Amino acid sequence: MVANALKRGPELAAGAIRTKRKDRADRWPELVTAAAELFAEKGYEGTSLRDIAERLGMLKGSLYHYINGKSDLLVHVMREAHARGLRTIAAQAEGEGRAVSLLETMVEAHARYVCTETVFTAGFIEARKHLPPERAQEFVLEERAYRLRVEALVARGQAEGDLREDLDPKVAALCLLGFLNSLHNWVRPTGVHSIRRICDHAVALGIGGMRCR
Amino acid sequence: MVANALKRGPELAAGAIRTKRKDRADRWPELVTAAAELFAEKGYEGTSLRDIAERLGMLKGSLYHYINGKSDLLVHVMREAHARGLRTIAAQAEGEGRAVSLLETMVEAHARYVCTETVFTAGFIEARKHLPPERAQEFVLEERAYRLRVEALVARGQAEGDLREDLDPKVAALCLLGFLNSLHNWVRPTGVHSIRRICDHAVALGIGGMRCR
DNA sequence: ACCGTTACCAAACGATCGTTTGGTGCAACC
DNA sequence: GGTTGCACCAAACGATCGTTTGGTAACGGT
Repeated sequence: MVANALKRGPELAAGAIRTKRKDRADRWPELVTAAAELFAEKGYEGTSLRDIAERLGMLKGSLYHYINGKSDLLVHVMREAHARGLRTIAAQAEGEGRAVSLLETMVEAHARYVCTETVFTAGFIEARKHLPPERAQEFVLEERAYRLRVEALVARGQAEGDLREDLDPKVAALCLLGFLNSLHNWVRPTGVHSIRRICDHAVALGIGGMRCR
Repeated sequence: MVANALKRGPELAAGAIRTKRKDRADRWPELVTAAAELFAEKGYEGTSLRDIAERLGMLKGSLYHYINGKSDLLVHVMREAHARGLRTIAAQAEGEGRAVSLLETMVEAHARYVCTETVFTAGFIEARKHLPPERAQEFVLEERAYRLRVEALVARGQAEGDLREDLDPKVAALCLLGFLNSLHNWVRPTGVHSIRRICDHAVALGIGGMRCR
């Protein structure tokens, strides 16, 4: 390749305020966030590396300084989502007390996360859908553990006499989690309904139907 | 459109080893179905016209005999989904009786449709997401009307003393519909849980939480 | 038996995709 | 103050995208 060495235009944008050069520690979260936002907005395949790079003020080729390929972004969006959401929510399920009240705490935490971080949640769900099965292995255990925990709480709630015995804990858990993860589709953090009130509804509607009458 | 009044060729069924050349009336539903399936499977942007054509046994360029562009498929998947699902479900909300029992009938019908036609539902939701706003106009009225109908049923259920008064009908309706439309993510028509039982859960969980205690 | 239409093929178009390569300026360090 | 490494640019790569064009074989109506 011919060296285009000396021909650089001396243009640096006149009185530009010179900010410090960003290093990896600054750029990396920006990269993952931009990817999550764009995946949420336009879908994974609908988002080009040029889109992502543009949002960061660089060229698409430069992204390869941080990643090995586009699908790396899927993995890292998933990891960030797990770190931010799933683990902190699951932690709420620790503690003592009746299963149904633990379940309430958990549902409230889950709903709050989904409603406040709608774009990241949407980005996560989009990433989940396009993640090749081999690269999903690192997440399936954790996600299944979370689902099984909800299932177990439902079953314990039934044993403790708080929840209807005629429901299948597994089906109920799938319904509940599917419901919670659907909130991001219409909830807007700046919308007319307060997050607080929406979460109250989520708890009431998500768990109320399981209660004994 | 021209009336295809006096119909069919004289020799339809004779032996028929030789399959007749497919005409527009045969091909068109195949096209829309193939598009819906592939959109459900790989997403809109992840599906190429070559994918769709291949499933029909033709070349991608040939699709332009039926459509003017890729986005036409979004519209027609939506139309078919509305025709199959939304309208027949909404019809269940007619009739008399207490609001809550109408609501039950409606939820059951909605759940049943989503659970039996999972791929078409997924294709519809994918299409909905990528439909440009101008082309969505033809659907927004109908969809809003459906949502408002649910909302009104909830409000009437409250007035009739069957449903909790402390719930916002609008938020409750959005939660309920979001929940129902999320079922396709995990329900498999051939799965271990019968559709019948899943729909029972959907009704119990979807409406039970709204009931007065 | 002809004729026009229909359903599709075959081949190309420019645009854009993800990815690779080699080079460049800035900043920290000895 | 020269060296080294890092963050990023600039340009190209082949592949594939949606779309257009011109042609053709099979069919239905007369």
